[in-house]
Order: sequence, then structure tokens, then C-alpha cells
Amino acid sequence: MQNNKLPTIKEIAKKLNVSVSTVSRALHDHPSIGLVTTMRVHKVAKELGYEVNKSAIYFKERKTYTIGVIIPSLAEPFFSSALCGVEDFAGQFNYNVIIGQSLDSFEREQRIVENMKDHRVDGILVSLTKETSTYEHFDNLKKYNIPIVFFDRVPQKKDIHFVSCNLHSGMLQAISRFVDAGHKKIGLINGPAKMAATLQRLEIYFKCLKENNLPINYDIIASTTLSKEDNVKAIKKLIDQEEIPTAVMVFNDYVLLDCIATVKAAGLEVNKDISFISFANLPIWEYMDTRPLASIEQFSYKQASIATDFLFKLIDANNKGESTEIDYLQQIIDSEIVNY
Amino acid sequence: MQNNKLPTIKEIAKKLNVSVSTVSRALHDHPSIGLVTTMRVHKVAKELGYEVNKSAIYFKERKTYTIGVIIPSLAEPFFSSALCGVEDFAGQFNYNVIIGQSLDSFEREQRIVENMKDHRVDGILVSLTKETSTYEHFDNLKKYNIPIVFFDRVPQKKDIHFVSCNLHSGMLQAISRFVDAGHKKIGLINGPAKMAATLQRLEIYFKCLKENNLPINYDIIASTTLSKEDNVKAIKKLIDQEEIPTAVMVFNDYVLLDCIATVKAAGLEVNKDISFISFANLPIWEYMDTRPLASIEQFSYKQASIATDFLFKLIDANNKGESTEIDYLQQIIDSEIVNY
DNA sequence: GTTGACTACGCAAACGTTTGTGTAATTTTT
DNA sequence: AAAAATTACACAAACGTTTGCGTAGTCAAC
Repeated sequence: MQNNKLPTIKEIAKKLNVSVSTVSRALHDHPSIGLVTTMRVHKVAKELGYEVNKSAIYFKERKTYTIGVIIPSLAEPFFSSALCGVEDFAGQFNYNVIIGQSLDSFEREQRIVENMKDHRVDGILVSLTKETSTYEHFDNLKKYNIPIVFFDRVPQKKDIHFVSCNLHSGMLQAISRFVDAGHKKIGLINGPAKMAATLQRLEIYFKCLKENNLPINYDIIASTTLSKEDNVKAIKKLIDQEEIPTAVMVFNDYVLLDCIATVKAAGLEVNKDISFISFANLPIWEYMDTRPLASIEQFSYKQASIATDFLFKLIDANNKGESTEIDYLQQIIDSEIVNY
Repeated sequence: MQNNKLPTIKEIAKKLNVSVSTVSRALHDHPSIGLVTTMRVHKVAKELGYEVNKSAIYFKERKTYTIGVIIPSLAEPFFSSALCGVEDFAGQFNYNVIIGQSLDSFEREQRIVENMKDHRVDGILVSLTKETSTYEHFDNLKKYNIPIVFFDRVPQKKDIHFVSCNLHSGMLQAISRFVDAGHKKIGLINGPAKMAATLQRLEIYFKCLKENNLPINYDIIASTTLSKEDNVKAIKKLIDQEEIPTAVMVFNDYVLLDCIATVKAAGLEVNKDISFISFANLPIWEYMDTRPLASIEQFSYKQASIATDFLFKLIDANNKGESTEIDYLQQIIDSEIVNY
């Protein structure tokens, strides 16, 4: 029904008997075009409902004003909140955001990177898959001059741009909180061994224990693959002892939910017989009856915002053709505990 | 450092002393190109690391293989789950998804639509702002042949493609559940008057009461602007009576959380003194101690998936140049209660 | 040995825009 | 009044790809 064809600069030119270059310049109010002509062009453009064809410009400029975000899962509040940060920030710069869910599959991550590269995005933000331990698929992007900034789940290497969260500050606050409350036996429920976050949490846990002059006791350290039954198994390991830990650091809120249910079922009272502090990834505790003492907040929104800022800096540098590789943009923000 | 320029079809052509058209066809294994030439082209293409410039193709084909999704907020699980549905579905078709958060602002919604139009997306999925009551900004898209499918929060008009959720089925199940449990005084806490969902819930509430031969009683109907204090005010209205409603339908889970806290604070016991069923938008109840009797699930993921399917049908029709306006694609799926 | 059919490829236009360069016409300078 | 400068525009190339059409060359058929 509608006229399928959108008006172009050519049609304006024809209508006014001027050249397309004149029209183009007039539309940009270029000084070399006379005032009358400029006005006439604007008038006709408006009449025709002309709008630039951005696809043409993207093509010509070799830019798309689009950035890609690769996150493990949209369903996780931690990441949807991060995406929110990206979107808010990118929107202000009139950039579009395309998303890709890796669903924690390395293969999907590769495919998404490939796809975004094909789409010629101007830059990519990534939070890695649990499985990701090699980074060739990202290194490839350098050939295409597509900058990449990692956030939260970042590669274990130094020659990258990234934003991550320092668990030490939060964990230290957490342990202090426990210690101040009189706890001496502070356990840990950790994640899957292959996740970078797991090793990190363990190291920092040790470090913080040391800083508080507490002994390391492997009987009160458990790990889980994050499945429900494994979570239950982990907490059961800790409470199936004569002398159970009175405080436990828990890998994340999902795990903690299972822990809470399990200890309750075992007849223990949370925050009395046993206290918890978790690494926050669910914004639910304020609505819950049974809460951990506190959570260690890792500020996904903030991380993502900073990462996006970095990305725009890099894209900018690209535009200006600053071939001299600028320094790696890296920022580690402090985690903090939030009390409940 | 890197060679900034990506190899093009031209360079392959030059290298082999053939024309670009030959290369193009060879790359697509066109039968009119000899086998040897085809193979040589493929070989050189591989050597050079050639990849098609999709921007060029997008431009030429006037397509971007990208769809836009406009949702009120990524932070709401209901919508991030919907986005998840879109992404999963679109990914299978090798389509990209760009997102826009309206943040329930009509003005932002307009801007996002504009932006997506500029970006020449192939289609748009929308869940409306609470404020949206006029639709010119969407009607505009027809000029550009950009199909649009609404989901969940859909316009109050008939000449659109949409997927929405029928509250009647779920509400009827809910009221029946209450009635079966012996409840006779079933209240309602509704949303802001200007939201379409509010009127709808009210009408269906009346209808379901009628179908169960229950009287309408305005003393046990309240409404809230969805702010915390308003939520509290609403539930207080219901329980500050001699004879309180023993069952209440609640606008959504956020409201319900406040209701539960409030009735507890008032010394009432949930599921004994007063029972609730809410319209689900938070996937948290299975982790909570105090739960509603059930929730009315509106299947955001499913709605979004179907809407995406519709959108692809429309895009397909567009591609085939089926100018004959195909019928409006409309589907109303049944809500269902899920018990806790 | 003139047709006709195939094969295998090249030419050029087209998509819409921007931009460097060229050039008349007009105005200013000397 | 001739030279120089300025104004206001046009021309054409370029971005990378696809595709309709044209055309040499080969081979078989009559």
C-alpha cells in the first residue's frame, strides 16, 4: 500500500535541479552552499520526509554505532543489571546495543563473537563463560580493530582492557563482621574448581583468615558445582560435624538459598546457630524473612558502566586513528558488604 | 599495528586477474563459474582471510538482519525473561537483537522507536510503557515497512499484531482456588488507574466473582501506584476493617511482598488469617518462607517467543514483497496459576 | 560452414552518502 | 581594467557487493 521506497538525497536533488553533493552539503549546513539553496533543500527534505539512510553511512564510514554485549545469561539479575548499565550509558552516546547470551557455553561464546564481528560492531563488552579458558576468539578481533573490554568475569591475562571487582575488600569486611560478632570458625562454600572466581574466592578467603589470625580448616571448606543437590551436599558437609562452623561465606545467593533451606530443615536457626554472608547476585534479601548477615556486593551495574566508558574511549581512539596502542584500560573496583 | 583494511572481493579479483563479479559468484558457488576458477577464488579468499562486509550487504539489500526490542525495564525479571525469549529465538535465525529500555517513559519510548527506525531494523517488538496511550510513533513505522509486534503490554486497538496474556483463565483458577478453600470474601489490590492492566484486572475480577456467585464489595478493593508506601496503604485499607477479606488478589509480586510484610507486622498470619494470590512477575517464591497460595503466571518468555515468531513471519512476508497486507497476527495465551 | 546451444567469464549499474577537486560567475583588490 | 580572491555550485570517485546482460570461445548438429 505504502510507497515502499524512502526518499533519498537524489530525489531532493532532482526536484531542485541541483547536484546531490549540494544537497548533502546543504543538509549539513555546509558554509559553501548559499543560504537560499540551503533553505530550499531543507524545505524539500522536510516535505518529502527525507531521512538519511544510516545503512549507507555505516557502510561508507565502516562504523555501525553499535556495540555488542556478551553475557552468560539474561536471566541472572547480576547480568541483566549489567546490561542495564551498558544500555543506559550507550544510549547517551546514541549507540545501539546488541546482545548475545553465551549461556555459559564456550562454543556459543565463540559463535556470538563471530557473529558480532560479521555485524561489524564498533566494540564488544564481554563477561566470560564459566568454561572459557582460551581467548583466541577474542584475539582475532584485533585484526578487525574491534576493541574489547571485559568485565566481572575477565580473562586471566594482563594485556587486556577490563573492569573487575576486587573481592578482597568485601571479604575482609565480611570476615571482620563475623569476627566482631564473636565467630571463630568461619567456613566457606565455594564454586566449581574450573571457574576463575572460585580460585579467587579461596585465595582471598585464606588471606582474610590470615589477616584475622584464624586457622585454615579444610573441614569447613566445601565446594559445589552450583546444582541444587550439590549445594545441599556442600552445606551438609559443613553441618554434619560435631563442631559446626558458626559462620559461612557462601559462593553466591543461589547457593545460599539452598543452604538456608537445608540448615533450617536440619533444625538449625539461621543467624543464631549459624550465620551467613554471601556474594550477592540476587536483589531479594530485603524481601526475605531469613537473610544472611550481609552480602558482598559486586556492583554489576557500575562495573558495566565503567566498562562501557572504557569501550567508548577505545572506539574514540580508533576513530582518531591513534594507531599507537593506548595503555590498557583496567580498573578494579572494591566490593563492599551490605548489611541486612 | 595491524593492517587496518580488511580484504575485499576486489583484492581477490586483482590477485587472480578476474573480475569482481566472477569472484562474487565464485564465492557463492554460482554454476556459471568454472570449477577451477571457483576453487582458486576460494583458496585466495581463505589465504587473505576474506569475509564479506555485511554493512555493504545490509546497505544494498536494505535489510539489517536486526530486530529491535523495546521493553520498559531490563531490571524486571518479567521483561528480562521476555528478552531472553526473543534472543533465543532470533539467534536461531541469525538475527541480531538490539534493545531499548523505555523505563516506562513515553518520551523515551518515542526516541527509541525513532532510533531503531534510523537504524533500519527489520522489525520491532514492543511491550508498552505504562504511560503509552497514543500510538502515532508506531504507526509511523508503516511508512518504512518495519513490522511491529506488541507483546504483553499491548495497545488497545485491533489493527495490530500482538501476543498478550489472557488473565481470565488464571484469575478464574485463582478465585476457584480461593472458593474451594472456603473463602467468600476475596479482595483485590489493583494497580494505577491509567495502566491498561489495571482496568483489565478489575473487569476480570468482577467477572470471576460473578461466575462464582460472589458479591462485589468495594470495601475490599484497593489500588496502588506501585510505590512501597502506596502498597502498604492499600493492604492496610483491606485489613483495617472489622471483617477483613480472607483472600486477596494482588496486582503483582512486588506489591505482594509489601502486603505480606504489612500483614505480618499487623499480627496476621499469611495463609491462615489471610491468603494471597498474585500476578507473577518475580521468580522468587520457591525460595521464600512465606508464600502466596499461588501465582498467576503470564509466561513472558513464551509470549516473547511467539511474538518473535510473528515478527519473523512478517519480515518474511516483507521480503517476498507480499504487498497484500496479511492478516493481523494475534494470539492470546492463557495465564495459569502455579501453586506453591 | 553456417546455426545454435553452452560454457565461462567480464562489464557496468545500482544501493545512498560524503568529500576532494574543478570551475564558472561574481566580487574585491590594486 | 586587469588580476586576485571569493562564492556557490557541479562532477565524480569511493565505500563493497550483487546481478542483469553481453560476449568471446568451444563444440555439436545439420
